[in-house]
Amino acid sequence: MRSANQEPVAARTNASSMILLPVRNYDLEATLDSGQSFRWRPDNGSWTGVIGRRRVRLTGTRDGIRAETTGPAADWQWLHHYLQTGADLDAVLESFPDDAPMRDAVAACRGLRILRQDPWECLASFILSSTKQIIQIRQIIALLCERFGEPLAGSPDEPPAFAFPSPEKIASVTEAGLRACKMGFRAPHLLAAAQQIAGGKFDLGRLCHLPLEEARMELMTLRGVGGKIADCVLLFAHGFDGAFPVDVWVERALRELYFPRRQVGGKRLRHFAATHFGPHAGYAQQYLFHYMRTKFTSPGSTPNEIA
DNA sequence: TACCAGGAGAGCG
DNA sequence: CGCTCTCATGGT
Repeated sequence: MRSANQEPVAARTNASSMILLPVRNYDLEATLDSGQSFRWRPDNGSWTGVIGRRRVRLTGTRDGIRAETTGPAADWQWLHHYLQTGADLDAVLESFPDDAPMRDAVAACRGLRILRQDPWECLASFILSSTKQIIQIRQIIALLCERFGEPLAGSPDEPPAFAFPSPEKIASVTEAGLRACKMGFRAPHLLAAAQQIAGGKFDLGRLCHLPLEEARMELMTLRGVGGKIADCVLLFAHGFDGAFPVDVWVERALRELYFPRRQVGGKRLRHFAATHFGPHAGYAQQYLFHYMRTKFTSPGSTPNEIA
């Protein structure tokens, strides 16, 4: 990826660092705004967000991605890792089943990627996602970070930014404090997960060394974590490309695109999802999700209106 | 006002 | 298994 003629060009001032990531076929908007991360917001043609303890601004350019971050950056491995710039997207797309629904979904958002997020932030975010719209999930997480996350350094003209609060921090907060972030009945779930992780009774880092099914069962022992949320965490944070989260959008996509006007049981649908999409099924899922969401979300429509 | 949101969990037949 | 209900909150 780093042949001599495309070595990234980095620059640095005392206030911030900048780099150009040479990557082809990377749709920044589709990737950052497709419901896998909830911390990015559009900003004058760029995207601003927080990765770990860094403020980050990303801009799509003709040759790749321009990235800026506050403070010095000795290396950018953390950013390559988060954005998965080294992933072979062509090989992933090649592995998809050659049928009309997948071709349409890929054509609708070519360049959509899957990020590699921090496991705790991802788990916490998806515990909070249950029966919420994406815009509301963003609001809850923003409140959570403002109240309990560490403030991040930045120049005075920038709006304040906060790190995602650690499990230890969340574990030290009361349920009422969490409910004040508008997360409702999800508060005790988040609190219990934070306490288990902070107390060393649940090891998130161990999951990536387990087979997919075992890691999934392990996650599902947490209260508030069912199959769908477990799959999201495994796919978006642990690198399990085979994890296939099925939510209302994807279930609708499967029914309408693959089984039009046919009654299909949930069991058969899950079996189909688990066998039809190949080794990178999780990517296929994200393409279907984004395809359905962009196709029917103009403006204000909801999935239940589509039928 | 009524209905629903990238669900999970529990109760029931 | 499949269905139904509840959970909390904000938006349409």
